[in-house]
Amino acid sequence: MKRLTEFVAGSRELADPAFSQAVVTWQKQHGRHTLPWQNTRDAYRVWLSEIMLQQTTVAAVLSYYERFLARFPTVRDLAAAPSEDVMALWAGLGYYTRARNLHACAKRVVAEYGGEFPSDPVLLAGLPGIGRSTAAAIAAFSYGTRAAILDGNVKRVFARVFGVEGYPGEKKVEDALWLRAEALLPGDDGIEAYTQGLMDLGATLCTRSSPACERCPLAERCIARATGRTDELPVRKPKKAQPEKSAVLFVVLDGGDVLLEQRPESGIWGGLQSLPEMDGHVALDHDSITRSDGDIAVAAGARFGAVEEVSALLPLVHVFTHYKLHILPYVVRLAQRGEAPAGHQWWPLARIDEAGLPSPVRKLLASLAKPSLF
DNA sequence: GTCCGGTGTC
DNA sequence: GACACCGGAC
Repeated sequence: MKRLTEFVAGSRELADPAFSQAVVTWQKQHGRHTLPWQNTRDAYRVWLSEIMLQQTTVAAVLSYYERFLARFPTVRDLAAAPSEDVMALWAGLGYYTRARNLHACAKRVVAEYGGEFPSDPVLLAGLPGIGRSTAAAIAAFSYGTRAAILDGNVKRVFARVFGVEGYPGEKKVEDALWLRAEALLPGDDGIEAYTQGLMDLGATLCTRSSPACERCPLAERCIARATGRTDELPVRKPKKAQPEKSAVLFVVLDGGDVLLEQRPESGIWGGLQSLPEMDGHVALDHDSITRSDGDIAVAAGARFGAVEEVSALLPLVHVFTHYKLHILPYVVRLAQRGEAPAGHQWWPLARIDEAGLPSPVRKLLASLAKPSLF
């Protein structure tokens, strides 16, 4: 179990009563007050909304929330429901682990807490689907518990106002943000308006792009605003260089036919046909392949018949979401075709559109029709 | 197309 | 600490 100090710690140097006061005052005047899960202290409703609002916008949640509540008015109703019903009602919201955790959580609240959500954020955070931030939000809205939230919106507000450098996904940066979140909590009063105010600021004014600083109650104390860096804070996730891989592909030709190979069901281009590869592996480390060894290509081509001529084509690059693939194509013209190896078949070039090929392979074969390019 | 995100898991 | 989850914002 997490230690209590983790939730109530903070730092005197970071304390600033005027901060929470500004947020609370703004929330009462300009914040959101009429969302369906507001104006209630029913922890079940608060919890349901907070889980739905993880990774999901208010607009998307509204109709789902109403339907859930209509079908499952209390946590006992939800706990007693078949999981298929819960999943069916969640369908379309995404992140289906949330739905499974939601159901499991409802069952535990009934079994372990008599159907009443605990008011202690530490206990709440021990329930499935409820982390530190969500626990604090539920406790604050349902029970007025003085606890700090730190979701993506709040991270953005803090990073900008206080000029917090570094990517918030990094542990030391996140720890620093939690320290501020704890230190900036209001005193004994106003935790609900303060918590809601931080959420509202992040969602409506302090947006990722084009923040409405002119309407922000924190503008005069905002470091990002003062230094013109709202578009640089919070620091974006560093994107790691995408790996580069290579594949030697053979365009094995016999008259008007090309040899195709069925790819495995899983992995890239799963279930499609493609061109035969060297070693039967696409995606070798880019550095491990050079184009210098046409001999290998000749030898590899011999797998398919009597080789008449081998020529290298210009390499092409295909970009996937997670890596860059350099395709090194060789044309292998056969004097006489051998028996097609298992998983291979000869295909008339004239009907190549019907073969079900990945687009870079399709382009490669199409380019053969324009020899002027080579 | 790219970026983003609470929690759970590895 | 890295990643998966999945849909929305841009």
